Amino acid sequence: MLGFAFPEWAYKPESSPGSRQIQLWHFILELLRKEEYHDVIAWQGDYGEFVIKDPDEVARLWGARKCKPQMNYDKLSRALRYYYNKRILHKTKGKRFTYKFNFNKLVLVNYPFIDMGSGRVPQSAPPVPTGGTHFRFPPSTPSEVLSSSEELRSPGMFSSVARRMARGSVSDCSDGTSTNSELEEAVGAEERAVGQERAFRGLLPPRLPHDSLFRVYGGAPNPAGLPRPAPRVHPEPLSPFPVSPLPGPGGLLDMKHYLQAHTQSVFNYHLSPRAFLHYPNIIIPQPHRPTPEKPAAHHLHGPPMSLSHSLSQQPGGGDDGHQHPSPYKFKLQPPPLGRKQREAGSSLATSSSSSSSSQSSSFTGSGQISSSALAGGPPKIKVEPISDIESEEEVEVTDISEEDELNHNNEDDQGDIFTPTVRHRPHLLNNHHQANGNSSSPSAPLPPLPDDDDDEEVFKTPATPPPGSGGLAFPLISLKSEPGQPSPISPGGTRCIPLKLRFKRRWSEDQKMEADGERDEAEDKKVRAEGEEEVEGKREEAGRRESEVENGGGRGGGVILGLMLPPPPTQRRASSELQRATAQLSLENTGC
DNA sequence: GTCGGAAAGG
DNA sequence: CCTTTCCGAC
Repeated sequence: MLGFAFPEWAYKPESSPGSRQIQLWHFILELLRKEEYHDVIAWQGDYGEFVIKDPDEVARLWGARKCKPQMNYDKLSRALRYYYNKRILHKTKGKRFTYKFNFNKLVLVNYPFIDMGSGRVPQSAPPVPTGGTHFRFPPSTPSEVLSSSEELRSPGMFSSVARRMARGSVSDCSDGTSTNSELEEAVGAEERAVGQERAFRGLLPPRLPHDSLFRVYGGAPNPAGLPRPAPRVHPEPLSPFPVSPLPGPGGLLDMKHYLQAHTQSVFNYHLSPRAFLHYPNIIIPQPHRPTPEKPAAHHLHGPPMSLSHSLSQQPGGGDDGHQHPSPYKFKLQPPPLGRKQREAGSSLATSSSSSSSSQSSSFTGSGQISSSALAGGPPKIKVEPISDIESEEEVEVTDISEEDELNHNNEDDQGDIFTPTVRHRPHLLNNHHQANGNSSSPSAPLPPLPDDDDDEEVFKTPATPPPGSGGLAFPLISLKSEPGQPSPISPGGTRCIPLKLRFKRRWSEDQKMEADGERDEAEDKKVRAEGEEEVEGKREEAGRRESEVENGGGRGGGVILGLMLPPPPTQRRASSELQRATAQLSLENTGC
């Protein structure tokens, strides 16, 4: 069972009998990926950020999908707000009807194939997961890898997801047999393209590589309105990636990336180390970098995974493999649980359960090792009084620590890494998470990082322009690099987090993960809700930060995100299509 | 508008 | 669990 899996909530629809309905975020994603609905909802702003242009319509569509005629934006938005805790979504403050997906966590990793942009991409398309290079794989052939580790076979996952997605398509209320979801079609196409190989193959498309991938992910937004450089369809050359995504070695790289991505994601998600176990081949990261220097330039590896295409369903397995929904599961983020009760005061710790420890050891071990190496250098640690909380942040970041690699893409990664620290700390000082003033960020506005997670900050306005250029999508990168300074420490003093520390923390984290997760959430809630105790408040915030970090931030997320494609131009006329689509929906919905 | 608690439904 | 519904507070 372990392996990685999506959070339960992520796949519930399929797996759980009870909840098989399409989830709202899936639905939103669907709408987002269709041009037809661009008038109603579209990517805009930062990566993963979208705006509901016509709340009533979106609500209507959703209601239709769920056969809830009484649905309205108020209700829908409530549902959306529930995602805040799950970190699936965040509100972009200051912007009406604007929310932002934390693709880092979810989508990318989990649903890489989602194409948000199927045809074109969304403006703020979700990031593609790039593989960070945090992890190294032994040289093996991809196939080997795959075979060797079952876990890898995530195809199942994907497929399932795909299925899910499909299901989610706008259609149906009726029996569930929806029919057509565009997604499915898309998927199918992709598959075909790839060949039938679904699984990894898909991932690493031998020949179609980037295209598909990219295509899938769609691009980045170019809010700026740049002409979209990238073509929606086959960007082949165009890949928006700054670096060429080509997979050199064929699948291998892709695989690598893929794995890496997952791995990272794991980290991000706080997955327990055990998850790593599943990837025997994986060696952990190279944290070796003693110095924090910036990474050499890596390119983003871009397209790492593309899980995009393929994954979808396997034809044969109708279920795609999915029958087993997932052998692997990682736990992404902890769901929010509500817990209000958690006392803040308590230390986080205590984790509720620390199950993973043992296995983690393996992981950890390596991690540590690496860490040591890393650490070797300069560890400057910032010590924070903090506690776990921050630590965790860092931890997550740590993953990323890999620094080197490329994370360029990832905003998160780097961003997270550094950012978090930097950013978050400040936050600690002052803000709370939601309060945010993002918009205003009075004091020091953070550079626009794209974070995924950062909730707050990110939210801020999307300052970041999209990489319209297609280059890096992530400004963060620049950030990172920019600083040039290897270790800019900054305010927090933590910019660079000592690797060691990070690892250490991570380790701890693993053990606590669960607890933490909950904690974070709880804290968050508390904070908000109760919010108020000073001490605790602090704590909570810290916790929150962690969370945030985790989310996106963690490098993982970033990594994952890595590339965004340039957004398509977007807006085109969609009206006709829209109408048509709507009509379809209606029809589909008719069932209700 | 947005937020989130609470209760209820599936 | 994931909303859906209702609703008071900001």
